[in-house]
Amino acid sequence: MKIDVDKADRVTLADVAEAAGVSEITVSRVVRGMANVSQVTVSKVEEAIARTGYVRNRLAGAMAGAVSNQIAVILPSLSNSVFADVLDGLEARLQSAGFHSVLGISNYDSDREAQLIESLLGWQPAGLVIAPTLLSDRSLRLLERSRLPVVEVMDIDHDPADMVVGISHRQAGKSMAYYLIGRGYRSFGYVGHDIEADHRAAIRRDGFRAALQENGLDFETEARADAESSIPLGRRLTGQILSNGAPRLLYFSNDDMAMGGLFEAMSRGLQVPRDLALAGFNGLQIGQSAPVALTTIESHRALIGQRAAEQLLSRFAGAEVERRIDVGFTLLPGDSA
Amino acid sequence: MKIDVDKADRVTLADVAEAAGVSEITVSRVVRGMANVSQVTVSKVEEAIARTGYVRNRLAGAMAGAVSNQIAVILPSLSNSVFADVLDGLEARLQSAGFHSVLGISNYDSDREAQLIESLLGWQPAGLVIAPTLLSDRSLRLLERSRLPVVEVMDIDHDPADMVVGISHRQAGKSMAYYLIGRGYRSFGYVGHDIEADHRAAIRRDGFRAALQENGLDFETEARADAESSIPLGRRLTGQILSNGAPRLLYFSNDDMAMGGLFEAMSRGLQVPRDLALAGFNGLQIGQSAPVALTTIESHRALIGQRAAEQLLSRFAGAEVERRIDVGFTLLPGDSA
DNA sequence: CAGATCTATGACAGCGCTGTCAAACAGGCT
DNA sequence: AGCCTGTTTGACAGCGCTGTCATAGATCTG
Repeated sequence: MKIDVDKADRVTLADVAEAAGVSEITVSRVVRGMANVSQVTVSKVEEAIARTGYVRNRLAGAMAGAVSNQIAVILPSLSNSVFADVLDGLEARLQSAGFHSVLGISNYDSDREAQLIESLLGWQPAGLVIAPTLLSDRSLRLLERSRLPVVEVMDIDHDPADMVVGISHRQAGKSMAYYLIGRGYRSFGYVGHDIEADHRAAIRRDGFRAALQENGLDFETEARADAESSIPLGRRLTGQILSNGAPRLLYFSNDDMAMGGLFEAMSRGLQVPRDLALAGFNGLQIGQSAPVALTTIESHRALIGQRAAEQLLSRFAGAEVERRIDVGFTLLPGDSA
Repeated sequence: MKIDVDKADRVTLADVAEAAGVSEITVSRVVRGMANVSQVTVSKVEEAIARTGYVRNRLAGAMAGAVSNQIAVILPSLSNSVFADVLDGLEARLQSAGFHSVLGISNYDSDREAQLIESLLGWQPAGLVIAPTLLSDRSLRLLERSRLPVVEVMDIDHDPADMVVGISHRQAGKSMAYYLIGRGYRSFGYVGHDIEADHRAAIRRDGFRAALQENGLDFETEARADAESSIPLGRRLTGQILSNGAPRLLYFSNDDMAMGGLFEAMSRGLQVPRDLALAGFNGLQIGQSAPVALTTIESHRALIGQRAAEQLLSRFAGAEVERRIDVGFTLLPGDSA
């Protein structure tokens, strides 16, 4: 028996239909697992699919009116493990529901972000998840007009265009400050990375500072650099501060930076927290496994991804959903402060 | 002047064409930035696009024959920063060339991997990048029939279906062993994570061991667990080994594990490398910034991603490309061994 | 057993775009 | 003027699929 696979090489529904002796639409129904096809026909078609090596063309499917199963995802960076975690959680839920993510990385650049939105929208995705850097007006208009379910993730300190899943970074900053003040600390310094680009870090810092000021305190020193957060940067800036007589406690823009601080302290033979206390943010594994466990705040990142996925999925299912989801954070006391 | 945006809400080429008083195909040419359109017409069309809020539908475009600008990417995991780094490098190159990646995460499961391949192929991507767990025969046949440029990434210790970019993990293992033997070490132990799932870690271990055996040596102890690599796991297993009289040097399946080892040693007040020497693999930032810099091998991961992207891009450009690209690795001497 | 109700299948149009080919026109040259 | 070349524009078909509506049997009901 000759199988027609050669001539144009691309096997279409029509080819399978012919091979199975049924109509295209019937094959389409089988492929999509629809109920109203007889068992006999299903087997015939499945056999024909196997025989011809048919691969579903989702492009055509999506065009013909069925919705796409693609979700556009826009993140500022992947080298920061925080976003990789969010993506991981997101993917896990999406995949199990049969969706794929189409990825865009904005590099904390809001023009890039706008471009990505437009470009990804062109694929007619079913939904969009974004960890926004700064949503331009143009982007917002595009999103609105697209009528797409949109989930902003990470911080819920602003009004979302549609839905938002994350935590309040302002509260996270304040909580840490309250905790530390409660522990008796009165002398604080701040060590941060590029806070212009990473506005969530800025919000944490503002929250922390607000809590200090409520208690008549303030940062005594700050060390900042216009670079992405990293362990070496944390180390370098901590070194700078230590050279000029350090405050009692250093609050870091995140755990990467704080690990740098911890390493610098250890290298100088300082006892943490006796000689210098440290606090970070994120609850990265590394900080919790360190010889001196980092005092920090766990920001349930994978959970944020999962909940974002779930928001989309229930929206697709036609359910009414909450616009703002606070997944909450957990203060990890650690031993560094 | 009334603008037709309301009725079906979705603005199409036809709408723009009408608004600009030209034909659809002319608008299409402007949108795609083709040369053969007069300057006057271009401005008219651009104005109409702005006015109507047109967003290009790439689905339809890809269907109508122009190729897709999507690249399917399949990785085993994202919680492992190694793959996030590869993806980061890949995305950077792809984005600047106007491509997007569609992501699939296989979780080191080869059935899942096969499913993902088929499913992503359905989007008619222009190319595929995969860090394979185990390419099934069915997957290989699918890939072959699709005639898609395929880049396997990470290890080049096998014959690729099409192209491969990475390093020889066997050589990486051997190189580290040679280096350590050269430094005078003669007593070795191995600490590893789930080596069944992560075959690249297994190859490194085999390479390391082969080099030991060439010198009449072997691992004196091994500690392994069937879990993903992590700092806590490295810590736990190192703890186990140390309780039973440790060898002089521990070779870890990767830097995460090795950092766990380093932390455990520090917690026990051991001097590294005097009391215990450690070596890892990957060259993660964390290891290099630690108080005792980790002796390890830098596996240029972002570069692997970039080169993979470049392979695809030159293939698209019709160029003849090498099937196997070895990006090489760099031994980082560190202070831990 | 006529009529009502399901179930299984198919015909047809069209999603929004681009490749192909053809036409209209401007200018250059003899 | 007549022919040629190059530029700019458009008509048309069709990519592969699915939504809609129609139809042919099969099954049920009183």
